[in-house]
Amino acid sequence: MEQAMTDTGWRGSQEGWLEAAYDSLLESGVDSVKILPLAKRLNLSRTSFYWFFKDREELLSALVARWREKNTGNLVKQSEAYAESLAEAMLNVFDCWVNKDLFDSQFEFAVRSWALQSPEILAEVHEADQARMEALGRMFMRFGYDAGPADVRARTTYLVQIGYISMQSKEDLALRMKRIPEYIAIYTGQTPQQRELDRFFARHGYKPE
Amino acid sequence: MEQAMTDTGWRGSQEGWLEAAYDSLLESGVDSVKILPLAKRLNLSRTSFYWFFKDREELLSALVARWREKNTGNLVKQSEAYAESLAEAMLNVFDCWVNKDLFDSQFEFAVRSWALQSPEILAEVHEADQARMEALGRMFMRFGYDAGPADVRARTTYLVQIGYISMQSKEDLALRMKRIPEYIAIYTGQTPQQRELDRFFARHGYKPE
DNA sequence: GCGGAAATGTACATAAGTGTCAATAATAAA
DNA sequence: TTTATTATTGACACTTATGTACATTTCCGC
Repeated sequence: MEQAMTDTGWRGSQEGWLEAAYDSLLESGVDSVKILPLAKRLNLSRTSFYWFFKDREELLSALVARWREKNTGNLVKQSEAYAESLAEAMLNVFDCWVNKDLFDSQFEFAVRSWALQSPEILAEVHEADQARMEALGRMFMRFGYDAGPADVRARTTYLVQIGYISMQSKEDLALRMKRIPEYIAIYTGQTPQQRELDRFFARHGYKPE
Repeated sequence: MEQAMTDTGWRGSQEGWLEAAYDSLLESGVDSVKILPLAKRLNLSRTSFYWFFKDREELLSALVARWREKNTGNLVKQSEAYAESLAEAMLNVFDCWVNKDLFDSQFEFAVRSWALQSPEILAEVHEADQARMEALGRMFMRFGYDAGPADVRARTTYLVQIGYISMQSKEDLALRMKRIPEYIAIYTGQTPQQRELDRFFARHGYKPE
């Protein structure tokens, strides 16, 4: 019978090991995702791991699957959301950059770094980049850009964010929000309406001075 | 006595180990920079390493020093180079993105990934980002931008490139060159003169169709 | 050719990781 | 309470890495 066994009473679980692996990946990269250290962190015997996963490889695959399912999907969805102007459409995309539920930047960076040492992961990352930039390109075209310029603007939009992630900087929301109108102006070539900005700020719980 | 001992006749050397470490770092990240594998690659006994370096740490430090000295210096220099227009100035900066002697993208990415697992390296990377973006900001201000917009445009310019590096894509020169006029337009808000582009293409041995 | 510095190699001690197996404990279901 | 399933563990065998001590080779100047 199919049952919702969320709390089994057992100490470990597939989810538990995966979560620990995720934490370790984000903190220190793939090479730190080792069974022995994870076991210590979980206060479990190392060998207990093998009950839930065939081996380390399987754990890593689960990790990529998690990334694949989260980051790309939301970005594509946001780029397709309803908007009256290009500036508003761009602000929908910007939701991803300020909301962790929509896009996990640290996860993103960790996976991209992982790609350095694994051709399989590199291929995954390339696929993701492709899909995301194409979605952004379609957004620009929806608002009248030709394929060429739309592509370059999509790249700019996307690459700035990937670059920002790659800086691993921990700036506060206020500072980042202050730059947003400028970014919108550069990317779209048009100034955003005040009410569009207000709507954006409001849904992220930010009150400009 | 100080002597120029480039070729000692010995098989190994400080430079040799460093070069192997560099190759390994670029191919597979810091964690692959291990003495045993490097020794195999160099066909040398593992322990011979300890003649040239105190330990692995010292080798890694040498690697960072190399990065620090190369990438930031040239970027700052290019951003300060003489130019009649902002577009021309930007093309000077673009020299870095197409010329490996001026900026080593793979090295850059490898070091940034390394920063994920080392606070010291992270600090180095942050310093570099700061210095580079400030230099670009000064460039925009030289051509009339106010501090605020200059900063955002400097960030855009820089972050797109860091993002591009992070994509690890291997596109050919022709494709990248084709996008350049568009990028210049977005970053600077002005269309580059044909002669400026021609000069740029020429110095990189590229003939547009 | 000889002695010493420069470079290399062999042997040893240690640490951290992997995965298998058989024994055992904890829980849910009967 | 018994039983089957699910989870946990320690012991074992193996691999890859680190760094030290000491012996050995190689080259260069004298």
